[in-house]
Amino acid sequence: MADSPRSLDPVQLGAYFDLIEVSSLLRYAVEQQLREAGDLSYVQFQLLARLGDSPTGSQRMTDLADGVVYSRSGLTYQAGLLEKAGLVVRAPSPEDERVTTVTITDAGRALLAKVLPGHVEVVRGMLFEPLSREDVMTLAGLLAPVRDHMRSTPPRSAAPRRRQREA
Amino acid sequence: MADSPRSLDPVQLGAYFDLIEVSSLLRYAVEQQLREAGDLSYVQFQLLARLGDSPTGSQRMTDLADGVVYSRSGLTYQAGLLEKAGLVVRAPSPEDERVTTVTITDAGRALLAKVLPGHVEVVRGMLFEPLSREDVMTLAGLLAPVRDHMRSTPPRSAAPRRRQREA
DNA sequence: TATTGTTATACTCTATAACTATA
DNA sequence: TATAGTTATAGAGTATAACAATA
Repeated sequence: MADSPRSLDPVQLGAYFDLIEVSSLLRYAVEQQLREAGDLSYVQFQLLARLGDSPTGSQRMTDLADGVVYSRSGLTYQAGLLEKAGLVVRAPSPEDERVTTVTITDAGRALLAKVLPGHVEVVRGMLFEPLSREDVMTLAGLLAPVRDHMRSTPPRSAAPRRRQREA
Repeated sequence: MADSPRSLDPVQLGAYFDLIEVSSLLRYAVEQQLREAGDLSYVQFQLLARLGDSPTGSQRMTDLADGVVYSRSGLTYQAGLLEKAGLVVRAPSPEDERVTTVTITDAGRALLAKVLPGHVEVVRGMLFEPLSREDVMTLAGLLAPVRDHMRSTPPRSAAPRRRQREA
């Protein structure tokens, strides 16, 4: 018990609730758009987007799992779906035969391109419409340090054995 | 090659990604804490918290479903679990027999009280630690209008069938 | 007829543990 | 032995549609 459980002040509480609500509603809307436009779940979209952003169009399974906060078996499952749909291919890495390299296909890129405009549309319409350009910069400036903080802080109470952190 | 709606600018993109990542990581951590401290999913916690906040400790099923972004059948399922665990009770409303009133029990309040300190702890440690008091006020000031905007736009029950297209 | 809620069902997703193979 | 990934499996959660009861 390092800290006494003082509660959150009203402003913090409001910010927390609004953050949860905003992200939930946004996520819900985006998921619906992705499902309709390309029959993709959000996770699948994230995986494709990550591969599409990669210069080579490829990534190792483990790196993908790290990026999306997934168990490896969960990633295997999703990668299997994407592969079955012809959106990615998997192949063992020549350098290290233990490693599986996932690569986005042309079909995968095409689907990404097909889905992206609607995706952007939803995000702009829901998230950015009520914000000025300056607001967005401010928001980005606030979220970035939080993101960095979260990334650097392992979950305190129960650290699931993800990857061992080199100390 | 459909009409390309202007893409998001880099600042918007960053804000969007960070929002998604921050809320995902926070949600993940909070869910773990709730599971460990009280064997509650986040949705179940939200339902209990809503009931606990209500002056009467009661709410109609539909109001609960609206507040939590759920289908009614999904809420029925969750309410069933909570009831089986003795955390809420359900009863038909005397005024309108169609309505089911859900009420938090003493055990429900007790569990809420047991779980809350750890919950607050996680939120503060992950979300608010890197933010000054002023930052939090700014963040709250930005999220509130977004939340209002999202609430006011076609929520979730409507939409799927029609595709919106800008002229 | 419209609304509230439940049920039946089918499916998606996720995690754990055991397993294979490479290093 | 340690690491990368897969498989088997089991469980939680969600949505859709059909349904019953009430308004």
